[in-house]
Amino acid sequence: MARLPVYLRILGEQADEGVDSISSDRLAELGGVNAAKVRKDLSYLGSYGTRGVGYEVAFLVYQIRRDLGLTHDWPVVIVGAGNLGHALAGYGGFGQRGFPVVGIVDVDATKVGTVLGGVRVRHIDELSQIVQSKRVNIGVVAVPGQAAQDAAERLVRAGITSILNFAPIVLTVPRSIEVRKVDLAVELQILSYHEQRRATAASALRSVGSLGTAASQHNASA
Amino acid sequence: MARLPVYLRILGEQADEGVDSISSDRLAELGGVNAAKVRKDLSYLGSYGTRGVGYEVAFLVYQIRRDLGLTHDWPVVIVGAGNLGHALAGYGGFGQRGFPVVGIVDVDATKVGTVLGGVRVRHIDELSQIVQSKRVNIGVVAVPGQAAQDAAERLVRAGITSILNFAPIVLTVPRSIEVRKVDLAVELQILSYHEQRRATAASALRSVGSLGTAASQHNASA
DNA sequence: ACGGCTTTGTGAACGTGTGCACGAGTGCCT
DNA sequence: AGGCACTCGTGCACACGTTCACAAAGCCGT
Repeated sequence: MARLPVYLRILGEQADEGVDSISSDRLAELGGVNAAKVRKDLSYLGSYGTRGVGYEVAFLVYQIRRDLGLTHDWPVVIVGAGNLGHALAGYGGFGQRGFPVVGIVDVDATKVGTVLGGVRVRHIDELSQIVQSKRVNIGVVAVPGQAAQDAAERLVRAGITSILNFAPIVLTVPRSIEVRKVDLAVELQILSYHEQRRATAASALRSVGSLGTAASQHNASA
Repeated sequence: MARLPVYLRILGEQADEGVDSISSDRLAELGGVNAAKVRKDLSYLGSYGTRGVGYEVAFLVYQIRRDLGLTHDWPVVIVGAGNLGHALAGYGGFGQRGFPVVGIVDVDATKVGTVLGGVRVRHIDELSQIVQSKRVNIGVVAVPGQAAQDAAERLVRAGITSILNFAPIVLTVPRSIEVRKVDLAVELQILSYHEQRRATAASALRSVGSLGTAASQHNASA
């Protein structure tokens, strides 16, 4: 499930605060979801909570990390050293959370050699070699839309099996490759849609002399 | 629906290539979805396709843009001039797609005054003034998790009604505020989960001497 | 003008995920 | 030891989104 990472983060925070037992109710509150959903999600991974008490935080963290495959680091390689690749490499959060950036490549020869976030940019022709030698399974596509399909194919040929795609196109890859897409423009346009609706709803209500709105918090992952 | 922005992008590309009529089948293929879904989505906005022919690209673009509220620009303000804020401001895609960055603020006085993507960083205390004078509705939270809730509250007090949140926490805001969350760590952990499953499935199959996998392409948004 | 081909629009079946409600198990207090 | 308060695990009903399948509708050639 896509909610496990959220639980994991919350549990980590709770552990840092010295909490060693937590109820599904509390976890649901912190995660902004339903308590029953939390219990169902956790029971899915053959979970062990204690009735009348709750879940032992440390144990649950261990279980979720194991299920998510976070017991060891997953090195990632970034294709594209432009604005986005630059930011991703500089953003330390990747390494901290178990996804060290072990390589950055770009087609542009003038970018090769520069150092981003402690990693030297190399030419895209060296991609296979990096992937093989560092045993990388996850690739990040951080290039413009036109170049994204090519980047993805190179990643696949190099032996990558999972791709995180920031380019605003649907990648065509073998079915065995897992792809996740993050499209900032889409997110903004969805917000725009709600603003638009808000505006028209307001003008409609104005004519009746009433007011009021309601909305709930959504996640990207669509 | 969250798929309209995807259709819009595809239609734009098709228009650039001189295509002026498109079928739901073709649109579905390009968008990586089911044809019936496309038709239902489009019919939802009181659409006008022509049976036996398809949809007129230009007209459809206009309709979707109108429905998404993209007939005019939506200025955005970014809170946080760190790595992420830096990248977002420098990433020209925002402005190109109708979301010009009209302000960047940060708590750190040493960052104030630097220029990112043509916009000068100002102090967070000036947030309200920026939002009011530039009539901004959309705010982007690009600060670390600990500072995110405060940033969101400042945005709300300043008069923002939609928030794009990059911090890995669930923001607590009034129900009338629309929030969308983009969490890179979550995306990577989901990929890790699939890699993990792939690894265990492979070792399980190895003992039977068989092989084979299958997976489909998912979006973030979730 | 008519029939065949194409493609839309949509009713109906299906599947998945959500949320409620309650039984079952656990700890604590008397 | 027994009862009580609490919380997990889960069966069930429901709602939503997806997909199929088909009738209605338009174009084109004859």
